[in-house]
Amino acid sequence: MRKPTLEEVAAAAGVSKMTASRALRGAADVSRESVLKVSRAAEQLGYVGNRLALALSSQRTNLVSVVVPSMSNIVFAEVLAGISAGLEGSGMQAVFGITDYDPLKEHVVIRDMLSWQPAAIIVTGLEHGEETRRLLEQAKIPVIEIMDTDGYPIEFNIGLSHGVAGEEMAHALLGAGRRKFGYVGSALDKDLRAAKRKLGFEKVLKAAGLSFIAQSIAPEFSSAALGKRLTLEMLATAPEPDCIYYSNDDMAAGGLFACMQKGVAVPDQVLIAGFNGLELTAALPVKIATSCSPRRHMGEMAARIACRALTDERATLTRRIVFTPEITLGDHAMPDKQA
Amino acid sequence: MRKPTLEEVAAAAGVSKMTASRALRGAADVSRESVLKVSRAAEQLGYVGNRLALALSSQRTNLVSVVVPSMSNIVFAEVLAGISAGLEGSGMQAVFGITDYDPLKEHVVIRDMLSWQPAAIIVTGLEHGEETRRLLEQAKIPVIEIMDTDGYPIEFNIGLSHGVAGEEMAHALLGAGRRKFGYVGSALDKDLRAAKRKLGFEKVLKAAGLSFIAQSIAPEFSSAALGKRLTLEMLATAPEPDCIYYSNDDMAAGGLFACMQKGVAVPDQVLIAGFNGLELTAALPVKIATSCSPRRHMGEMAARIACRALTDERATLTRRIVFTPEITLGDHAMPDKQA
DNA sequence: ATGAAAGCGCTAACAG
DNA sequence: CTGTTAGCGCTTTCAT
Repeated sequence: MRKPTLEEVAAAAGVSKMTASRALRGAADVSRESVLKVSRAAEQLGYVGNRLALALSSQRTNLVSVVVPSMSNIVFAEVLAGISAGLEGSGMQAVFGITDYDPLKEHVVIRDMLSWQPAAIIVTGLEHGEETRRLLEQAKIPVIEIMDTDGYPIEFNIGLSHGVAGEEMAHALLGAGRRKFGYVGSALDKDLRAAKRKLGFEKVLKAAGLSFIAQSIAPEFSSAALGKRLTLEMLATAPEPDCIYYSNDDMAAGGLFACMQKGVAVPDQVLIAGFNGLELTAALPVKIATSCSPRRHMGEMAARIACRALTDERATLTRRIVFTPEITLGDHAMPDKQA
Repeated sequence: MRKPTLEEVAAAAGVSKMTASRALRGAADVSRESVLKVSRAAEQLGYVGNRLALALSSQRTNLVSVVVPSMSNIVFAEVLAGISAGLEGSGMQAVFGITDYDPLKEHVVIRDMLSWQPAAIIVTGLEHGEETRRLLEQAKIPVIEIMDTDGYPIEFNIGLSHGVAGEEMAHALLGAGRRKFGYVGSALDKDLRAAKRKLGFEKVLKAAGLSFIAQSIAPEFSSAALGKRLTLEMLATAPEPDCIYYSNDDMAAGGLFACMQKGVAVPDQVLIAGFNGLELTAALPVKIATSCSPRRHMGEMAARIACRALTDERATLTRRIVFTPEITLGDHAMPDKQA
């Protein structure tokens, strides 16, 4: 026995397919009686509508495709949670795809997503292969690029400038009196946004006649364990920096643990700065410096734009929203008061 | 101009719809020439197949629905990453839904997922509403319940016994010489697995003639910040425990930070134990005790079972896989050597 | 190796 | 308020 179809529900209720369809969708022009008969029949048969047929027939889906580079990074999970929450109540459904930071995989994933005829698509970052970009342009649905604003968006763009984030952090740290900067990062060839932050940071250092006196960069993905390892390495070899800029908070937290273990005073001896403003940083024994990225909020906003682009005039919506990450020096603000 | 259909590609290539269909799917019985003409036409028109039509027509999808309670918890993100990886190369596509630990939402989410006619469904935990359970049973697709094995599965079940995990941890901590136990947890009404661990733990304490001498439980979801706050509260009020069992590693990490801040020696004065074996714990200044849950692996395995249940004889597959979480006392193992 | 016909389960657009 | 007629874009099945 197959799964019951609308036709079978209709038959059981003694009405036509159309009446059943209308009744189940809560259409206005259906008699109370029909609604009752139909919903009872549906209930009784355990009827679950077939969205494939619905979508094909009505030529529209409630799908919002979301493409992110990774899932093992809490940051993207939070963005997804934001999108999911932002879609709540709209009747839209998020569908997620993961690229593993691989442009080729991104192409395949986006193609696969588009084949489901989503109503809108949200992708991470502004860098896509040429063909991938064409795919998105030709899809004729709202395209929302999130997280980054340093580049040329296809249509809608919500994020922050990582170049500027790096610059501002450099300014703040210089303002806090630091001069001997180290850099600890990972997978910069894949994490383009981390690379942009580093570039912005270096730009400001250069303008101040400075540059990183030590760098430790690994090809693996970021993690507290990696940040700890690289920091231990850096601390073991002269010259010792008075401030280390990390590719993100995971790495920075590891750096903090490394310092604690080596008896290096934080922030007196070494100031530690990350990026994201992870929830974890609020709990650390020493509050490190960080720029808070509104990642959940970005997700919610992207979701909202996706919905609005389908109802309101898509052309009148703001096409670019740039967040300014708030910098906090945490406990590090105290030793050398600034401003 | 709408998006090109197979028919248009076929026309452009000068063949019939069917030949085009076969050519694009790489069927055997198509002439080299046709394949060439069709693929060129498809390329040129920017053709992207319509999976809705494909699925409706062929009566099958490549969808594997996945339902998890939360996304802001790294644990589930890792499970999803595992599922995604496990599906890689199978042609299957994961679709994620989030329940926010709400049984009503779970029902809606599962219903929505099923309406897309997935080939299989993976859900978290064994506790579902009666109607939800019926929905899953009547779906006639492989149902895989993950994370937990303490209960009655619908079909396939992959996970670990959280009750036993709690018991084992209690044994280990007793073995390490601890006697004055505190408990710090959160959202136990929602996180049923954490509640099961606590029950298991308490059972063993009771058998040893003990019980928690202090408990601090908050309704919010777990986080390092919360673990820190609750621990500070607990440390501020007598009696002081010599060991605190946390609902998970996030909370435990916060507990460690609280101790560090208060100058409480860990583990000499207070031993800290969590659950999950998060990557973070490897980097902490002091390695806390924890049970390592193979969450990514569970995801991969669930994905593999989903695939196999579609190809092999579904009835012959192992229906239950129980992982044994490995307990590590970390740096805490040293002070009182055991076994 | 290719094509024609039928139909997947549903809704849009018209009738009544 | 209800029903009928046509598809949506693809694959399946059966011819050729």
